[in-house]
Amino acid sequence: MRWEFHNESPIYAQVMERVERMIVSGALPPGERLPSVRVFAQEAGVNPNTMQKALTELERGGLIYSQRTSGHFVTEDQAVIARAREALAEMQTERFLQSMQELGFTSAETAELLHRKLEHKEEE
Amino acid sequence: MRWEFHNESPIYAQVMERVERMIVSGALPPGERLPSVRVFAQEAGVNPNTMQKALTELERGGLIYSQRTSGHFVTEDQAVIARAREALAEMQTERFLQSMQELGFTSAETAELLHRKLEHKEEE
Amino acid sequence: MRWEFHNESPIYAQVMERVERMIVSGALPPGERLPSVRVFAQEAGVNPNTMQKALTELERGGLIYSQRTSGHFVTEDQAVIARAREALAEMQTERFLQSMQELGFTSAETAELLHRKLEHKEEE
Amino acid sequence: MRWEFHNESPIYAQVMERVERMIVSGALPPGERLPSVRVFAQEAGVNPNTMQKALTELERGGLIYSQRTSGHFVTEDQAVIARAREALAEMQTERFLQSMQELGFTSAETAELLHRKLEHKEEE
DNA sequence: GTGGTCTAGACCACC
DNA sequence: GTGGTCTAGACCACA
Repeated sequence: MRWEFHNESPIYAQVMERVERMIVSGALPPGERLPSVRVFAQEAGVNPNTMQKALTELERGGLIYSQRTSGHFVTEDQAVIARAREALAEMQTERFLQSMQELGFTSAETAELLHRKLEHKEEE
Repeated sequence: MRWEFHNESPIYAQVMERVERMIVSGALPPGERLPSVRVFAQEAGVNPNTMQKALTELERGGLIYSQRTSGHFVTEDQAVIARAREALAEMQTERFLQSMQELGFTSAETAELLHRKLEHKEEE
Repeated sequence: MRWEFHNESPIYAQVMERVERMIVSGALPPGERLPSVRVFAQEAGVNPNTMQKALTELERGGLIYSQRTSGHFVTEDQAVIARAREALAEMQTERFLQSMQELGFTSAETAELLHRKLEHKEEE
Repeated sequence: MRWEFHNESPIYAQVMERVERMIVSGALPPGERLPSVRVFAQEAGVNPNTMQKALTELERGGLIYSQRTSGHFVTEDQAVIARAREALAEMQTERFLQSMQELGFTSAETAELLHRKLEHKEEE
């Protein structure tokens, strides 16, 4: 299953975000070994260089670490993961607010709609 | 400028949503004439039949109307447009809540984060 | 404009009915000269022999008469035309009852629906 | 057995009406599985896409429903079928009145002729 | 096998 | 030119 990409940001950044989500959501648990760059790249349908760049960037952020001979691993530092989770949450919240603004919704209207949805969910 | 499509829903449905957004956001104002099916299809990078299907569906929903020899036009009925705007807003709110849930955020946490963002925005 | 035919009855009979309707409805007034067989056949998109047979049959019924050298003419006998009109009316009434019966409507239901329609029309 | 079509309305609409009649008349009973799109199209002598469009439209009207992998089925909702039956009956009643009007029959004359036919039928 | 979607290419009526 | 319809042929997911 090749991954899907859009043209608005570089593919390596999209790969980064996707791997980050896998880690943050627990699909890739702390300490887990990632597939080799070559294999991972093929799964994603990207060039190995692209995957390499994405992983290097993630390593710089501390979410993963690499061991020269045995591959890349998810960090065991829960605080780092938690921080990434917060960052992702903030990002998609901003995207959401942005998209609501494009529909002409003010902040107040957006908040009001969200609360209505939440109440509705509680009823279920 | 070919449009971007993903594989999760049929292209004609994505075209519909995109045109709907253009109308709801005011990029295509009420009464405005759309590009001809053939031209519009080429802009979007889809087959004219696919564009035709999308426009026919939008027409059924009342958001646009067609005149045999002169083209497709955005409805002048503001109420219809307002209803579409609400529907889109609800949809993306649900998507947002869904994506937050995938990060492990509860409804309360999501609401709290959103309010923090909104306050932050007011300060700007 | 070639005429349309179905396969349930011979084409000459369908041509007959069509010409009969033109006469009865006044599109071809009493005494009017019909187009020549050749021309009429071409208009209808049928073989001249077929048109010839249709006209011969109509002549037998008295609706038209032929003059050796100058062609076919609509009868001037209003009584004959009136009789043809009655016959056509009976035929299509029977067809109508038949089609209602195929939908499972009894005679009473059909009559009731027809009256409702007629009242509805008077209101207009 | 290819079906017959005229040029006054799109083929898909004529296919729709024909299938509707089969359902309403009971030739296709509630819950019955229709032939597959491809087979049905071949029976009717139309392109599979045309048949697909006709069935999609009928589905929208609720007269049939489709199951992705197993085919199209007549609805089990008798009320929907009854409503379609009424609509068809009204349509052909209007056609009948129209055709009588073209022969110069007034509403009263039409009603009178119909009653004569009905009485005649009862005698049989 | 099933429905559904997509593309390509053609034709039509209307103005 | 416009929308609309039709055909032919292909591909996909699903079970």
